[in-house]
Amino acid sequence: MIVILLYLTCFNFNTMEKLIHSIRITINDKLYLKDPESSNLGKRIVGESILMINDIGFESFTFKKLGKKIGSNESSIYRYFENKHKLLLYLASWYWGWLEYQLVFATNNIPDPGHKLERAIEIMTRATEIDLAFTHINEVLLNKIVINEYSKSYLTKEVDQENKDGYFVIYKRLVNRMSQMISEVNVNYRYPASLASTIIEGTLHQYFLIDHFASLTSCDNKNTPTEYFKHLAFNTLNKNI
Amino acid sequence: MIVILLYLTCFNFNTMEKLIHSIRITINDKLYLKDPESSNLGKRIVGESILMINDIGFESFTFKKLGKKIGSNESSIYRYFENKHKLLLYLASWYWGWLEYQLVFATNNIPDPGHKLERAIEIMTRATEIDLAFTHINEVLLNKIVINEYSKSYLTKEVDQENKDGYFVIYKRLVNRMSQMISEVNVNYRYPASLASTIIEGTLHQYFLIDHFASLTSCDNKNTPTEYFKHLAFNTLNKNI
DNA sequence: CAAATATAATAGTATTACTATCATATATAG
DNA sequence: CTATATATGATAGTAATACTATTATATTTG
Repeated sequence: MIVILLYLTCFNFNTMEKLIHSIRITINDKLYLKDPESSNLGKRIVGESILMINDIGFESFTFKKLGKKIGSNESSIYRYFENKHKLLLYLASWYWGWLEYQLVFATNNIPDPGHKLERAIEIMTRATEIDLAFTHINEVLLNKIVINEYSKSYLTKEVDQENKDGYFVIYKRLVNRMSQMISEVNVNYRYPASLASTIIEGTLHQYFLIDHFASLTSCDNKNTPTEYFKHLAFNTLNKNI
Repeated sequence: MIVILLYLTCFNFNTMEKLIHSIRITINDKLYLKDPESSNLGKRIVGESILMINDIGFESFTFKKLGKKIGSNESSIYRYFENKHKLLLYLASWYWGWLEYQLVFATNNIPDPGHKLERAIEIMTRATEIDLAFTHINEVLLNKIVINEYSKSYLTKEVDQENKDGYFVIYKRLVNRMSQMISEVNVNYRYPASLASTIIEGTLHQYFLIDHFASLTSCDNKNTPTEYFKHLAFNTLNKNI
């Protein structure tokens, strides 16, 4: 019995590992000049830029500083990314793609729309934890970057052109998935897309407020954004969980 | 009869004019070196910066360009504002102060908490219109700046220090007013501050989406953000309007 | 009219966000 | 095993930005 259990555990572990390591988040290839996943240097650029942007903020972050930190050269980094704006878009796309994967995985087999939406809100609003499947990326810090910097990636004069070029597809797909799930709970609700975008963007904002403007939020360790948004969504949709 | 009516109209117009022109939006004096309201040049700096930021975006906006536009000198603008970041904080404070004034004015004498909150949401979410009381400021364009640039004023590494220095007091007071009105409608609701910040920040976001990511919002000319947020708030609070 | 104050003009600095060129290291193909 | 392609590193250079400093000239005020 013990042997079988151990065997199964071992089997599950290995298959899970293989499955996990075969997952790749696909990002619009216009966002980079050379795929950073294709080399060690590329992975270090991505991995260390997350630490550095988190550390000094996107405004102070430069390719020169990053080069120094990873023992490489400014000019080498420019061979991967045109500029730091595109690197930010790349990081954000990765983050939203990673979240999307979790969303789809977690809600896939839930038949009841109410339960499905509940689970979806939990995934989208929970505190981020490290994912061992991606060793070069610190998801916790990446989440912080998205909270602190994501708006800057679309609050630009170039947003419409970049939107046309598909720089925000993953994010848009994610909001649309949420929107659909909302409609499945209440077909008559007139604002599914707005509620979806409010939850996703609002989650980032509430986490920011917890850290910097505690008086502007009712959320903290006890009252989580998850509870807030679940209450908000289901009361708005006139459905009890 | 006609004479009296005309007289009353005239009287009301004059008193209203006086009242209106005696209103000043008070802004933290650490945000400027010299009060821009105190001179013609100061007003031109504020007025034209609104047009210019709106036109080319905050990133491309510089004091040098502004100087050229208003026929003044870069160095003269630096005598009013330390840098463009503080100018943005000044403009944003002015905007939120202006909105706060309207909020207080419009909700002042409403005894019923439900009606009061409804009116408050209308004020906070409606499309901006020109206010003749402030000739040097284009409120419609300022609203657009707040939509497109406000996040950048607090998504910085200096936010905690600047918050301590009171750079965001007006905004915080506004959110707190909304929060209190929400609590008055339903004392048992556990997330009044979060709902208030969601409505105020969410309004900016929904207007941005209407302009740039129409598929991510359910709002447009017919379904207004006002209707969306009124529905959201009152259903969440389990009160019918 | 003198003195104070506001504004303008000019110059200068460190940093940023690149581009260009050339050198060297490493991988790969024949 | 070598030729060659490819990746990376080093260095230099440019225009623009975000200022600071100084001096000159208007304009206001006492």
